[in-house]
Amino acid sequence: MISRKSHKRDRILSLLQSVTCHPTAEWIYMMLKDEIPELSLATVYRNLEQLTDMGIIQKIEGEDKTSRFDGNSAPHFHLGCTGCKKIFDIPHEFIAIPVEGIIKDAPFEVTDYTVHFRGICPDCKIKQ
Amino acid sequence: MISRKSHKRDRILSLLQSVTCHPTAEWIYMMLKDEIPELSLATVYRNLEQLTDMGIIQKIEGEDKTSRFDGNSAPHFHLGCTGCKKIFDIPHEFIAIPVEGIIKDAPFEVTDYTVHFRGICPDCKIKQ
DNA sequence: ATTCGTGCAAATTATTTGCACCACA
DNA sequence: TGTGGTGCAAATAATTTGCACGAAT
Repeated sequence: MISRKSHKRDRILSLLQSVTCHPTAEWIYMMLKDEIPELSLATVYRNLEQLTDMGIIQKIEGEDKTSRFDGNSAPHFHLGCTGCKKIFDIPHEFIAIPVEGIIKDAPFEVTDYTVHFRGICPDCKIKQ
Repeated sequence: MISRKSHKRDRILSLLQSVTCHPTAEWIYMMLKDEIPELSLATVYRNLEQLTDMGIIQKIEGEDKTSRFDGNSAPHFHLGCTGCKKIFDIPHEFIAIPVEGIIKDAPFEVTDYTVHFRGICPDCKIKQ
């Protein structure tokens, strides 16, 4: 249960934290395959799950059925582009209201939230 | 492309609209199997996809990897309970701010959004 | 020494699809 | 009559898991 140090897990995490996109397990596997030829896809999945459970990274649902991962574990907003299918972070300057204020006096307890917008990203907008 | 009348689709839709929970395709299939013995799971999937494309229902991602469907197509908030794993609608009276106002002056276009809170529902809160 | 981390391949599981046939417009 | 709608079974595809072994504490 308590995780030991593992070079592969470290590399998976640092790769994920160094990119601004929201990669799939497959993508991470491909990226690291070069540097770590013995790496297996199952290990990538196992480590991503572990890191998610530890709350260090975040698993997000995209436009298709493949899971994507986010190196930033703090709640923040995503834009899923229906054009290119990529997922983008929504920069703070476009957010007018803190989401914390959305729910008030509720009989349930909110521990976490995900706000997922769907739309067209700037690049795809230009192409149209 | 233009959909004909289909008794099965009608029943799937009306079942979905008559419940407050957010069923899986499998659940809908089981519920209707009695009334319509020749019904097949593939048909349920096909119709749910069609209804989603038509914007009549909504496909939502739950706590696990199975899709759930919502007879209410208007954007609204969900609470995924980490205790019982059910998904609840969040009633309007607990919502302080319209989400439309969250994003301002953005270079992207938002057509739709999903707000998914995670937490503990009233029932599970009592049991604790 | 133990228990975790890993590779590999096989297993799972939700969902999709090809095909033949039936039904609505 | 022509194009959806449907059942069935087989195909997909992402993810998980059993097993045996190497590695970290």
